[in-house]
Order: sequence, then C-alpha cells, then structure tokens
Amino acid sequence: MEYSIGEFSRLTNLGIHTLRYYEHEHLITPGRNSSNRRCYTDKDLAWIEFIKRLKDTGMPIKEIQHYSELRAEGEPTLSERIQILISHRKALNEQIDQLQEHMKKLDEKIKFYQCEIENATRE
Amino acid sequence: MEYSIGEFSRLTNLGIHTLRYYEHEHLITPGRNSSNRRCYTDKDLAWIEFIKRLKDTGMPIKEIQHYSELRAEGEPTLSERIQILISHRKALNEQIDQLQEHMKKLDEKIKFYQCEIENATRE
DNA sequence: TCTTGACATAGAGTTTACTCTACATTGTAT
DNA sequence: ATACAATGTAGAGTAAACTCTATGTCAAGA
Repeated sequence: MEYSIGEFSRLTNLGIHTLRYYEHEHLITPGRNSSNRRCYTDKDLAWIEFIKRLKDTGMPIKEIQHYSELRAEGEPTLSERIQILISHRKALNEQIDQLQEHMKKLDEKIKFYQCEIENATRE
Repeated sequence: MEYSIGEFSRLTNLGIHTLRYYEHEHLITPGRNSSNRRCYTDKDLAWIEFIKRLKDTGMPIKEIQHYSELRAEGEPTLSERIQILISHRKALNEQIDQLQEHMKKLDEKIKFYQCEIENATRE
C-alpha cells in the first residue's frame, strides 16, 4: 500500500508539517509520484513507528538522524546500529530505574501529606 | 544553615542563572539579607529537590509554578496539592509502563538484528 | 471552465526551559 | 584605598522540536 502525506499523517498521528520537517531532517525519505507528491509505504510506516519509539524514550532528533543515515547506508552499518541500540537500551534502563525511584519518593510524600490531613481533621 | 546563591547552586547542581529564573517564575522565594542578597535555607534545599523530582518526572514548569503557589498559601490548599500529586503519580505510572513496553520492543529489535548479523557471518 | 481541496516549497514564528550579557553594587583580601 | 570576586537586575539570546504562513501547483468534481 502507498499513502499520501494526508493519509500517512492520520495513520501515524503526526501532523503533516511534522512529517515534512522529519523529511527535511533526513529521518525519512518517502518516494514521489509523477506529480512530485510524497508516496509513503508500509515500510515507511514501520520505520516512523520506530522513530516515535526512539523519540518517546528520549533520543534527540539529531541522534535519530544519525541512525537514519546509517540505516540508509544499509547492511554495512548494521553492527554500528546495533551498538547504538544497545547503548540506548542501557540509557532507557537507567531512565526507568530513576523514574521508579521518583515514584517511591512521590508515594512517600503523598502518604505524609495524607497523614497531615488526618491529623488536621482529628483536631 | 543559610546559603548564598553560589553555595546553593553547588548544593543543588542548578546554575545560578537557573535559580534566579526559578525565582522569577515563582517556583522558589528565598529570603534576602540586609544587602539584598538571596539567603537560601535547608527548607529551600528540600523544596528545590522536590521541584527537581517533579521536573524529572515530566511536570512542566507552569504546573510546578501552580503547585508552588498553592504551597505558598499553606495548609488550606493541602488537599488540592495531594490531588495534584496523586494525579501526577498516575501519569508517572503510565509513563513507566510505556517505557517498559518500549524497552520490550527495543529488545526484540536488537535480537532480530543480532540474528541478521549471525546469518550474514555464516554465509 | 471554474472552483475547491490536497499537496508543494521556503521561510517565519512559537514554546519551553534555560543561559548569557551588560552593567551596577557590595563584601573581602591586600 | 583599591582591586576583584560574588552578587544584583533587566533583558537578549539559544536550542530543540515543532507549527504555521505565504504562495504556488495540480487533479477532480459541479
């Protein structure tokens, strides 16, 4: 299947402007039809979902850009890309750990406040 | 203990400019000494550490600002503040869940790529 | 044929959260 | 007394990631 930018925008939940911006930043390079309109494929769809995943886990556009460029060079860069993913995996792990630590402290604070309320109500 | 902005900057790992910016945004309101210099206390230290926690868990400055203003109003706003923390707790939980999902997919991708490498090496 | 709607480009504008600059004051060591 | 380092304010500048505007093209329906 091929999609126009409008269809692709709906499919990916990314604005048309954002898709053009991503293209400008070399994150994605859809084909063009005879009248110069962008043609996105299912492969582009899978790829953009992965980009979203990298973004959502805190990878900046610049790094995704670098990864995309390696990807465009194909198989010879495979092991380098794996290294990037492995190191990103590590960062993500640390991020999750830290958030869990924050959650613990937040819970303590909520509990503490709730005790204060109870004390106040008893008076 | 009281701290100058320079000392406080070192203690909190926040730049002097950032501290002044936070004050400008009403996140923190240190006292002043006789010559108009900021005097941060240990209470300010605990408070800024909590602000950092909120920030690190994705709360935007605007919301922290709102929370700070409620805090400045004291006890009457306590239950409202608890509600904010509880709803933030929920968001944080969802954030962690999503990151764990991302981690799973990332692992799959890494595994898939590593198989590709192995296949390539075998040829 | 005419109009409308989706698409194209180039470049300007926005938002968030700082970060820095310019310049004035003050406290401390020589 | 003086130099100099830390601090003060006001406001400009920056970086990231969009988001929007202006203007133009093109295919399809009334």
